[in-house]
Amino acid sequence: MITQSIKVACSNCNLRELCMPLGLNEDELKRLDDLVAARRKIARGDILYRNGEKFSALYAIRTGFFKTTVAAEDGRDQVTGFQMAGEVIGLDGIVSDHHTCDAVALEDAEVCVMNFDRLEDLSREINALQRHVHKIMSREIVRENGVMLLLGSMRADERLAAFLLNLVQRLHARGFSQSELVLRMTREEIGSYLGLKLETVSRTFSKFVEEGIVEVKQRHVRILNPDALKLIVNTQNCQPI
Amino acid sequence: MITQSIKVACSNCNLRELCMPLGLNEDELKRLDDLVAARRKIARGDILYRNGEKFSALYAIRTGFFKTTVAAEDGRDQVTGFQMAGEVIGLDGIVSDHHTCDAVALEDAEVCVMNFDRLEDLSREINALQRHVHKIMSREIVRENGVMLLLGSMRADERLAAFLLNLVQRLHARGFSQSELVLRMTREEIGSYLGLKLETVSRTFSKFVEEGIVEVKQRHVRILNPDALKLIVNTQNCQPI
DNA sequence: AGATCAACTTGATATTGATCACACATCTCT
DNA sequence: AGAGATGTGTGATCAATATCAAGTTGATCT
Repeated sequence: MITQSIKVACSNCNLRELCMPLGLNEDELKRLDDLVAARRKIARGDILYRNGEKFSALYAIRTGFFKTTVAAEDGRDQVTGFQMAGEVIGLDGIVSDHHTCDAVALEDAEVCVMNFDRLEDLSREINALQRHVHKIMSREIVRENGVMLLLGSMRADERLAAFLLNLVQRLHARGFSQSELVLRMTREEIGSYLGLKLETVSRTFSKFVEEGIVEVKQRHVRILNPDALKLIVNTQNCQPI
Repeated sequence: MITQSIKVACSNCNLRELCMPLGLNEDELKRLDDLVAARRKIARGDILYRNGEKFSALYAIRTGFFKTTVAAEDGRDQVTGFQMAGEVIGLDGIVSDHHTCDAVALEDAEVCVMNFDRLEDLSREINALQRHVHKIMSREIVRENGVMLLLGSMRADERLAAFLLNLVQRLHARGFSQSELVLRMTREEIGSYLGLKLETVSRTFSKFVEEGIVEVKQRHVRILNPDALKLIVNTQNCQPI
């Protein structure tokens, strides 16, 4: 485990508004800085934490891109999410004191390690932080509800359209283009997340290309017609009355 | 909204160990009693809270059985969970101050209304309560991870087997039989939860009956061979080496 | 008891996405 | 630059589940 002792403060981090509450005063910000005891670099392909490992901290992603996966007893696994800068991972470990999924870096990454005991201490003292922790967890619950809707009732093209829109929306919130993106994951990983096989993902991309909705060059995707994607997500199963 | 002002205390509730932390002292227990300001009865088919509604409280189920559903913009909806006595619902509302799913009583129910602001206040003072709230939310995240695995990579019979095992395990933890259960939901609701059509659920039940794994009389299910169900969940896709 | 309605079961057929197979592209390493 | 590994695209076929369509059971009401 490589940890950096060079302390970089939340108080002057440009991602603060993504992973930390707004409206803290001087004093509170200073105490927040102490929370992030260390940074940790994770090389592409390496694992930040894995299923069964003791839980001790949440991780705020500073740079890079992760996937989380859960495994069935028989070895199958399922991607449960893709996480990018400003997002907090590790929440699965709280309930049983052990992680229940793997977090794998899909590109070289750096995370802020937030010791959870200290986070609990601090959030008893800073109301905004307490509320923030609750919101982060609730947000994850709501996100997963959305994925359940996707997996339970959408067809392949709807799933992929929803996936692309979600990715590009999150990237845009971080200052990237709303029409261009570079996928950090393979077709197989996309498929796992969406409950599809990689061939189906590939075919669906090709279909979108044929229809002029997107341009795809390997992992580079340009969205030409976002409205078409939205239409695919929202109107697939609507019966004419 | 029917609320009962007859105060019934957590301190002598037989479900306390399910929805509240253990090991509280006398004083803490007394303060907990104040948290549950009211009980509320919900008749079968009625809605406890609905998508878009202002969030103000979490609900601990005292009696009865609920489903939660999320809706897509085009009207499709998806059951995201079935909840029973001792479980806490409403967590989805925290992030945006508004609920993002509907909670519907599948049988006459009674819930304890826990004002969330007061819960936050109290959990700043009682460490065990704070930890407990975190665990409840984390548990929900982990549960949803499991459902994602189910929806994304299991086949119809595996899904139904996993569903039955999960239900009966939770019922058993509440003192009910580990082999017999009464389903509170329709085949359609089961199907929605499992990402299947009601006909597929029905056929899969029939298949289990033929194989002697369960007995089914409408909503009454008796599990004759739980190991067979476990085997179905765990070994379906194992390739012979 | 009969009528009515909702939920359930089952059969026949259609469709979607999985599987299998293989060619091709890209990346990585030396 | 070349070789191997990894990832991607696409065709042919298959299997699982959806869809459509009755018929059946059970609950509720009068």
